[in-house]
Amino acid sequence: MTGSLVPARSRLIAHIDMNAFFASVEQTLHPEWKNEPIVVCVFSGRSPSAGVVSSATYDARLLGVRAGMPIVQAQSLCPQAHFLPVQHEKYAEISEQIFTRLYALANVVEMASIDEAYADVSTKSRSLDDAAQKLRLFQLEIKKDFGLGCSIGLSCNKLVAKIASDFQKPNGFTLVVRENIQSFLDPLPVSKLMGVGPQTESVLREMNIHSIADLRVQSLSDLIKRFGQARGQWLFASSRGIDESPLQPEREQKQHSRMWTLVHDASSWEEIVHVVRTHADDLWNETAGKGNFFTQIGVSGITSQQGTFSKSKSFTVPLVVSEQFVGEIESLFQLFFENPLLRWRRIGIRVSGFASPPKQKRLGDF
DNA sequence: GACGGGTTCCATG
DNA sequence: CTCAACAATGGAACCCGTCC
Repeated sequence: MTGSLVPARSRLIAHIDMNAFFASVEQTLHPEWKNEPIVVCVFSGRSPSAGVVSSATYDARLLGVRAGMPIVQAQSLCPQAHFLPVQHEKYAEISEQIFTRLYALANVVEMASIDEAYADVSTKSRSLDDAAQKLRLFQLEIKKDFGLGCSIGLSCNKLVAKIASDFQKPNGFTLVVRENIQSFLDPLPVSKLMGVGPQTESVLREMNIHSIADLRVQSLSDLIKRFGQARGQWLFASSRGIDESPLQPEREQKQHSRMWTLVHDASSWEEIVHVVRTHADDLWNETAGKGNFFTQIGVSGITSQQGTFSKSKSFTVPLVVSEQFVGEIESLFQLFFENPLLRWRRIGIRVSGFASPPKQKRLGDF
């Protein structure tokens, strides 16, 4: 019998973070460059070196190369590096192989992104030590079998496990038991909390809040006043290492989009009509074309001045005709050119509100 | 008020 | 004289109109 007086056993949650994932995968694909810096890039196509860095090996990082940095800048910091284009499909395949192995240690696994996963190892380990030992073994096996390093954090919730995996990199293993959570978090900068980005950090800085300890002494009402109900409560709990959020093993995709950089900035519809139709067709084939019908569509764009703009539209019934979809996308894009002075640099298409296929008979049934 | 639609902003990698 | 992705996704604030 389970008595209600017995507290639920606390969870054991691991966060596994692949180190310099894309660049490391490329290194395994090019063994001849084993000890040479590699920078994985998203080339925009505007000019041979236009685009940004997606991932870089640690030796390139030591020279200052960072994700999001213009490729030309990375080239000047680390001219000896190999600059390779991203191969998303390959990384996804390897990611899948690696994280599938977690099921040997965990009953629930959440792939948080292509290079990160959470694993609930509570039920498949006899003790904390047992869990830690199995995870270290996992880390060694990934290195042996894939030639890839990862850092692991182990604690009792996702929030702390994630910060722990980041604590020692690369190839780190950080265990934070319940009693140590507060002393572990307190000295860290607030930016270590997932969800605190540059904007939130600067607002907190104005409030003279730098460390998680600084955040923890704030009252709940002050935080809600400053950040709103949801974020205020979240910041309050996070500063205490409180996070009851469950792992989400099968997150279904809620939207599908595509954004691309125009080879030349555009200020008229005629300049983009062709490429828009191509991408709209592709997006249709990836969604509705495979039976995933949707009721919402949207377009977005970024101007040469980095200004953003978006337009969207909802339908009461899913779109079933690709020509109608493309037509609707086109009319949304027309709105971009009402101001002829704006020059569009990047544009994108989004579909969402996925629904089950409509019950009507197909034309071919008649 | 609740709810839905739409837009923008922020965050992550 | 110059750069800034996306084979991107998701959450939330906020504004506004409608309905009850």
